[in-house]
Amino acid sequence: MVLDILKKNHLSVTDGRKKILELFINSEGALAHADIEKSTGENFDRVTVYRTLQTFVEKGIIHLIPTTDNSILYALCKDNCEAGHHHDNHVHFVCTVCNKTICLEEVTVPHVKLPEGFAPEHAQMLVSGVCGDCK
Amino acid sequence: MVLDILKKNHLSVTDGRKKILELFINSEGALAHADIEKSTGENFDRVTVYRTLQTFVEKGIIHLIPTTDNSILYALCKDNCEAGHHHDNHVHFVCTVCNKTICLEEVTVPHVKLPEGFAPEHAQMLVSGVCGDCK
DNA sequence: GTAACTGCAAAATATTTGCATCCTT
DNA sequence: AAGGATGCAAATATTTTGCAGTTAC
Repeated sequence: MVLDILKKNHLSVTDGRKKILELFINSEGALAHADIEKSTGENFDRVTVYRTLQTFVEKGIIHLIPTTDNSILYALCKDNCEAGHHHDNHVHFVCTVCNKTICLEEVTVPHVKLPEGFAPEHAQMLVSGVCGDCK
Repeated sequence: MVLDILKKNHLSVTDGRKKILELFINSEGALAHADIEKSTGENFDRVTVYRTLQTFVEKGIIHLIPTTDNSILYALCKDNCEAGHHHDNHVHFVCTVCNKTICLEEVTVPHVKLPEGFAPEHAQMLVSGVCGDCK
């Protein structure tokens, strides 16, 4: 699983990459840089985490989720990424109680009609509220 | 105009607040912290900019715009803010050419149907593409 | 006059870069 | 063996905090 993804993207298989990728696969929600640093323990250098995340984003293994605060969130999109081509056209949900952000892969972003002159290419949507677990 | 907004929100009228607020009113697009620091020249302390923006957000004079990179963008919503109550339920547009982000106040965020269990409260939408000026 | 705002200094935090070493292929 | 990845150190950037002085009301 982890190996497949790395190999498919022509990346060397290293402990750090395996561990971080597993973290994404096993995690329900999106992860911030800080989460990853914590979860991998003291095993990896902070810089390695930065570089690994950057690499994964470039390869399309994970994608960034827009947030309203100043945090950067990353999430792996199971279906899309395994297919190798990257299109995260799904809605993201932030729970205001548990504060988790998750990908709603089955909910696609609706189209909107823009004013004259605008040529839309991509749309993202972020819904906040209370998730099923927190109700 | 500027004075009205500040007074309406029970804020002391100071040079910094006036200047920063004017900047938002005269600007078409959203502004990042760095933009504001640049535009106000060397007149204001970096810390004052931070605190002013924070105050404006708390008062609902400006609102944060979600972004996919790590930047934080602020924008003033003319109609809503003058009315005093804050609801930025409009779509935001990022131009991939000029890199400006603007509020499409006339385009409201559509509703989406979420999976069982989710209780949505607020939705934001971010569309990227090419704006009218850049075509 | 008083409360609120600002500027400076400094601390805390976050991110980037260079380089030598180690690991994967 | 060669190229890429890592870890460390350090440079850079960003954000927060405390406090004294200043300004708005």
